[in-house]
Order: sequence, then C-alpha cells, then structure tokens
Amino acid sequence: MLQIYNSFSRQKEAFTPIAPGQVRLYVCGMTVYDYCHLGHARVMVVFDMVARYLRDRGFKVTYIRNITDIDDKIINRAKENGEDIGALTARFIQAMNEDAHALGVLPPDAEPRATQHMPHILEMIGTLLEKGYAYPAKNGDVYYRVRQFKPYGALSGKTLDELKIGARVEVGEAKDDPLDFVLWKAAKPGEPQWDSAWGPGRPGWHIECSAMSTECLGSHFDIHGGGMDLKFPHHENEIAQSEAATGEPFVNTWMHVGFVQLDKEKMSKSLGNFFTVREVLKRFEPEVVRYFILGSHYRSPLDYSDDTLQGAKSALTRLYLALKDLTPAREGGASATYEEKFQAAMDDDFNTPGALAVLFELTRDINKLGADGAAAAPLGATLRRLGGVLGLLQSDPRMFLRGSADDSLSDAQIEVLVAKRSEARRNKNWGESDRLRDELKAQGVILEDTGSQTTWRRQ
RNA sequence: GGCUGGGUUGCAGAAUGGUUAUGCAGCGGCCUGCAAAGCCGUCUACGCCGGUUCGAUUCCGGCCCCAGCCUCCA
Repeated sequence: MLQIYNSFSRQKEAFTPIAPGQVRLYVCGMTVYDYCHLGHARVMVVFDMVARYLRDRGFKVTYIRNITDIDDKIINRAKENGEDIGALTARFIQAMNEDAHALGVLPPDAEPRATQHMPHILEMIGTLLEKGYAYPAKNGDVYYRVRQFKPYGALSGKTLDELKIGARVEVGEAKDDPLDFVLWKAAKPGEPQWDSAWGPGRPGWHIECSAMSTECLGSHFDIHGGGMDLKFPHHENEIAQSEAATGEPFVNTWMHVGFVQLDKEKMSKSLGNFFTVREVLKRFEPEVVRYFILGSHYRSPLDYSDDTLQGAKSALTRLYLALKDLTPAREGGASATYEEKFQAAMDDDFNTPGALAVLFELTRDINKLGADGAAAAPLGATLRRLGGVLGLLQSDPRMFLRGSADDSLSDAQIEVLVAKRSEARRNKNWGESDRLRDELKAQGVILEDTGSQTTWRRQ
C-alpha cells in the first residue's frame, strides 16, 4: 500500500486516488528569469521520480508542471538586460529544458504558462469578485480578502491572528487588511499588460497556479507539489483562491520537497549561495547529480558538497561495474523478492535511499555470481529495470564508466597506452607495465586486468 | 516569539520496541605477476534528562541544539 506524507495533515496517509487507477499531479515549476539551480533540480528530479514510480505502480498519471513567465523579477531582469521579455523567458525555458533533459527528467504531460492562460485567470478572478472573496482597490489592483476564507492558514498551521503579527505593511498599500494578497496588478507604464474588467494589468503570482491547475486537472485533484518554501504563502493562497472559486476541495495530498543546503544553509537566490545546474554538470556527470538527489529522502534537507557528490559517483560506479560485463537479458527471472523490497521502500513515502539499498543487494548478488554471466543476467535485468524506475542506470555501463575526456587524455590516447602496457605484460615486463599503469592513474584513468584483457575507466 | 522539519556509527544516509540497513572510507583475509574490481570477515551509532516496558535509538513528557517558514524564493 502506497503511503505519502501529506503536508496538510502532517502525517503519512494511505494514498487513494480520486478516480481509481488515475493520478492527477500538479507541481509548481520555475519562474524563468535565470538558470535552474540545484534546488530547482531537486524538485524536478523528485517529482519525475514520483511520476515514474506511480506509473510503474500501474497508475495512469497526468503530470502538470507550470512555468511562470510573467512576474516582477522577469520584468526587472528584462529591463536590466535591455531584453524583450518574451526573448528572456524563451531563453530560460530552453535552458531549463536542457537541464531537465540532462538530469533524466521526463517532460511533464503539459507545461502551462501563465501568459497563455489569461482567460482562465481572468475568469477565476471574476468569480472571486462575484462571490465576495475579492475586491478592487483604489490603485487598480484586485486583492483577495483573506478573512473571508475561514480555513485560511490550515496548510501552514497558522491562525490569521498569528500571521497578522508578522505581516508587513508596505508603504502605499491599498489593501483592506495587510494579509490580503494581490490577484491582479494594475499595469504600470511600459510594463506588459492584459485587458481586464478592472483595467489593464497582469496576474499576481498565486492566481496563475490556481487557474492552470484547475483548468488542466479539474477543481479537485490528487497531488500538488513544490518546494518547501512554497507552502506559505503560495500554496496557502492557492487553496484559498481555488476552494473559494470552485466551492470544492482543491487537493488531497500536498507534497513538499526539502531544501538543498550549502554549509547547512538554504541554497537560495536571495542569499546568492547557489550553484546552477550547469555549473555542477561541468564537474559531475548528470546521472551522478540525479543519484545525489535521490540518495536522500525528498523531505530531508540535502547538503551540497563535493565530497557528497563524489560519494554519489562512487556508489553509482559500483552499480555500473556490476552491469558492465552482463549480457542484456529481457526478463528479471527469479528476482521477485527484490521487486517486493524495492516496492516496499518506495511505497513508504517514496523512500529512495531504501530503494537504492535494494539495488546494492542486487549488485552484491550479481558480483557473487562472478564469471557466471548467464546466471547473473536476469539479476542484471532486474537491477536495470528497478534503476529505471528511479531514472538511473539507463546508460551503457561502459560509456558511463569511461566518462568524458574533459581536459585529460582522450579515449584514443588511453587506448594507445593500454595497448603498450598489454604488450609489456605479454613480455612479463612488469616494470614497464606498472609504469604505464601509474602514468594512466596520474591522468585519472583506472585499469582493470581480467586475464589478458584490460579494461579502463576514468576516475 | 509562533509554526514546520530534524538531531543515527569517520562521512553520507535509512529502517526499527529485543535480531545485518545501504554506499564511501578504515582494518584483516581471498583473488591478482603486482594492482584494480570483486568476494568473505570486521570496527566506530542512535543530542540530553526523566517516564512507560522484561527490554527503547525506536513510544510518552520535558530540555538543548540545528535548519526552514512567518517577506520574493524550488
């Protein structure tokens, strides 16, 4: 039985989809004004894993991940760059897709963009006004009247009065209540704008997700996810908007992914202590980064360090070494217990570290069979299959182990040295043979002799 | 201050009321021309104080510490 930790109830719950056999999943994606950093990568990889596992579990999954392509940061960045907003967002959407692809993240079923869903956004704001949950302010903005929505604060575990203590009042605010939040921002000169019954402007951040999620998945759907930092106010506001507008429950299960941290501190744009995905990919292979992310539970903080990434690389190398000499087999064979253990781990709130431990048990059993490739092949097939559920182990083992040349020796240069060494070995010239091996080692190339055959891999 | 997570062996990181997590690193052995890889064996735990229990790292209470949210942020 699949159990998921629901941030709303703050406990693990048995997962039952609204429509039998179908899961409707919405995840808050990126605001596209800059490159993805590791925090974004974690959310993308985690929900990719969730979607893959749910599908493997037999559910039909509709996975929606939105793109925020209009907001203050985008407008400001475009202004700084002297760049057209559309060009800026197109550029970073492209970059995001490249990063996601590198990390083995499958495209969601749809990636709705705020600017392409303006009618539905306007419709929802209209409904909220009609129902008395929203009001137009003197400055042309439209606000959500938080006190009108009784359950407000349920997700974040706060009461309105608690929230009010911390609320900041900006100069020149036109809100009736400092906790109210903006649904529609009146256009300022030179800014992108859309026509509305309340005057030209653009949507607030929260409304787009309410509009797009309910448009794509219906008023009431199964799982809504995002980073931990979206819990409040973003997701709280989504609930308020959506439930007030539709009159139905919005989401059954809320999933929040923990932060990527650097030196025990949240990696974030405002602190400036972040690594972009592309920076990290210059130093580690994408699959290593994916392993690093899945190597800890999705709700735990994940501390980034070179050592941890190096550890992920070593672990992944061990898995690939076990697959290296196996002939591909189609069937998993007598490996049902591994499948069961794997599923038991994943069923427990997507416990990927536990699932990975099962892959290592499989690896040990493959290695024990050693030269008996025929016996090991079905185990190898199971290892690859289960790895695939996590989006891992789908590369050619030899290609993964050889890595890429970077600024070191090329494949051809290595082959030449390996051939020279094999020649020396044939002549039992151990001095020369070991010298060549040390030379390669110094260049980060590791040799393995199996009888007269030598294989190599980059460290 | 309020709220939400969390404190596990050298590092990373799970589970669990009594019995091996797992990976990396270490140590001993096997294998190897020597290595590497692999296999076998092995060492280092469960923030503090109480309580429940035959028995608690695991449940309960209190405390300390860390991170995050309460303001844009995945």
